[in-house]
Amino acid sequence: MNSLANISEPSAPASGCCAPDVLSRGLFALAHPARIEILRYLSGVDYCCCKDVVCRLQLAQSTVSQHLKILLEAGLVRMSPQGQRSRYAVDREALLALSGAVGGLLNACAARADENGREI
Amino acid sequence: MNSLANISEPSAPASGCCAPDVLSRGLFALAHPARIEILRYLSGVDYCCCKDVVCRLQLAQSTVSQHLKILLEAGLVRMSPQGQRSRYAVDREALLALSGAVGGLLNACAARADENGREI
DNA sequence: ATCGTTAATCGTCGATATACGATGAACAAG
DNA sequence: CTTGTTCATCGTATATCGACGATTAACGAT
Repeated sequence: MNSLANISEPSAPASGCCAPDVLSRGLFALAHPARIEILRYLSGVDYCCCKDVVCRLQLAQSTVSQHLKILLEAGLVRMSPQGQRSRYAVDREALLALSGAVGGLLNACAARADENGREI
Repeated sequence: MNSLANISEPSAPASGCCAPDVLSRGLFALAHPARIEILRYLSGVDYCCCKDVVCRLQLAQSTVSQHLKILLEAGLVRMSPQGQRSRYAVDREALLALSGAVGGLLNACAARADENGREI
């Protein structure tokens, strides 16, 4: 279906590691309490600036900026400079896409595909 | 609903970091291509031993054992010693629970809760 | 008892994550 | 122009991850 549907390559687990695909990237971005909290906060407002998040979480501004960058690079959050501030907002479509991809993967694994070859 | 439904604490972002809750742990376990591959493989068989996974992925036995341990500690996989082997199998209920938790979180964030206070 | 297989663990090493303070750039306001 | 605010980035320190080889334990088979 979409690009998020069939990830995590079937072969090519080369030397060091497997390729960090889009799904893994999204999951990694989600796999930190602070970033989950940021996402939940962002989802409750139309947009906000970095400072708002800093006031919300008890983290240094640079740390929050880093977390926002990770969410940004994972495509879960959008940003547009707004004067000296930055407008951060969740990308609701991306969240839905990730939700679908993760749900598809987990439900397929839980549903016991008849043989392993089944792509989700 | 279940214990996985409402995680990621609303407050208490203490000093160093936020508490690594169950959801974050599950997401982290999922956020690696090799572990995704292991999950998908496990889901296609009733059970298997570590060696089977080693043959499937191109990773050292110790590395696979580590990944299995992470999946185990995240509760996504079950294990029971079977002679000199180990029977590994996906915990399909846990996968469904995690799927529900992640889906709930992401869909709630995508759906724009009226105010931030809304728990998913 | 010995050997081979399997798997868990230990120790190590490089890469990365996560946190922070400090710095610098961009901009608004005076 | 100067000042204050906001934010991204840099540099750094610490912790953890992810990979591996080596070792050890448990077990089956001979």
